[in-house]
Amino acid sequence: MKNHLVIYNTLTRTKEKFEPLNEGMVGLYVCGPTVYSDVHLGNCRTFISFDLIYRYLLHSGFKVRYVRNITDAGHLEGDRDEGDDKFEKKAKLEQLEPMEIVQKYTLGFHDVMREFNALPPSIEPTATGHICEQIEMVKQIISNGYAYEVNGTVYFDVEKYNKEFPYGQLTNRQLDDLIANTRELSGQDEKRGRLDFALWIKVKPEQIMRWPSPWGWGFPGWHIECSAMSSKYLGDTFDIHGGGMDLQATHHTNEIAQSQACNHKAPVKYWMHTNMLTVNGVRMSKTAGNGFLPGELFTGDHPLLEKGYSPMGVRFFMMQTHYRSTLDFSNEALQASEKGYARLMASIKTLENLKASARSTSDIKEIEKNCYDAMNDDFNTPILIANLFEASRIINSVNDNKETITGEDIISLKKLMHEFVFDVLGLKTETSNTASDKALQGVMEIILEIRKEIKARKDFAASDKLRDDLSKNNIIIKDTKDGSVWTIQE
RNA sequence: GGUCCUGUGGCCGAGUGGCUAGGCUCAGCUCUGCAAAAGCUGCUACAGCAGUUCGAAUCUGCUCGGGACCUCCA
Repeated sequence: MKNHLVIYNTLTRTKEKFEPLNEGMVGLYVCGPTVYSDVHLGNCRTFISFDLIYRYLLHSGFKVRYVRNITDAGHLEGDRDEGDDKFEKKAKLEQLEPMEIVQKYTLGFHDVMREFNALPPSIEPTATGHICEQIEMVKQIISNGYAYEVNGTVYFDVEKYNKEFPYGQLTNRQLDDLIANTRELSGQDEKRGRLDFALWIKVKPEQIMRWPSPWGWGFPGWHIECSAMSSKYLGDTFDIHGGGMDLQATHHTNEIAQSQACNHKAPVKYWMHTNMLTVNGVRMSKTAGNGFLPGELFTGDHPLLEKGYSPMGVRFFMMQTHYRSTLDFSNEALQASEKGYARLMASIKTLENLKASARSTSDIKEIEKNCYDAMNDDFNTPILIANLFEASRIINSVNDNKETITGEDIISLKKLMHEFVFDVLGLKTETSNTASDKALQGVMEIILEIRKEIKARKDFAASDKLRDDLSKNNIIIKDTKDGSVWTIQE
């Protein structure tokens, strides 16, 4: 059940049987956010997808070291290897120190991840905390002959590298095609080749974020951090490297080149890429300006949003689409999955009080097998969820005395639902045990008892008024055969 | 322009050769004082054209549409 995991590997463009380099252990690296602004929902999708993958690997019994970096230096705007540093620019804008920008948006990112119930990674290294490692790596690449220095900036020599290794491997492209489609070098350009990229960049005089290096004061290029940190914590070759699809062509391609040039080893066995989140068919991105922030999503305070959506509803919405498919955002779709999610969670509650019978009319083992088959097939959460809804249907039918189930199967079902819904999909119920909640519970019991008496007298006008009044305060009463129940409407 | 992906019912979204995806919506029924919930039933789709095959949403070709990357972006 646990040993048939198949993963789609971008490198080979096929689904491959997952066999970790070290039995029972998995090294997982995911490119984290660049913390110069708030994360938008599209960013979140990637991290939520890998949270699911992390969770399922853990559930499958692997010991996982999950490294997700924080990029807090080295990202430039505009033209490649030129332009302003994003952190410095934002710092000027907000009248803060660059590291204040880093701190502010790192904390914001963590808050959002917590809202989405994403597990923290095992290690969350920062680029600025690993300048030495990056410098060492650049030195090694130079001494291996794949990089050159010009006026305090170090460039990676792509054409030379490509003579020995397939540079465009990850996107299935030939170097000639890549060169043909890249802008020409400008007259002042220091680079030898059009595709050459910076490993280390000389600072401008006004720049605050700077570090000493053998090539003078500067800062690392934006690809080298991931290579340096992944090899430091996971080794020169590790199991899974993930990130958004938009990183595939440039960032990840260059990561492979850097690591290969430095260590003479392919850095990653399985490359995994999550697809983009779109809004009305167009990719959500910072530059397109069609994104909204998680906070806006939760409150509904954005022109694109009809209402607020709970973090768990959004997480469930994302889980209903496979991670390699584009996910198109719309209010309608989000509201649809919100309802489905509520129904699924309601059935889990119902499961707690299910009555056992001598025999089962449904095959719980079969559902369990289907759930594992779905997840083992490249983390197919839509199919998993379809099966969970089947389980949910069974629970409700048993509750309605239309089907029966044995005590043993109830236990299996509870285990199944808990493990897949809470542990793997990472959903959670918003239950709390504060004093006021307990008091509310007590009060509601009293109210329901009073209403029961009113109903017994057939004073339906009074009982309906009570129900309506409670409803105005977001407390929903449902009269079932076995008495009344109440829920708080979110 | 180059490289690649994609087009599924009212909406979202799985599925890569034959077997019910699933969710939401809508309609009817059961239950019910009413409402809600829950269950059952129905709406049974694969852009178009041609081909391969006993059989195609699934493979091949063409046509049309949508998107991504090639410049920073998860």
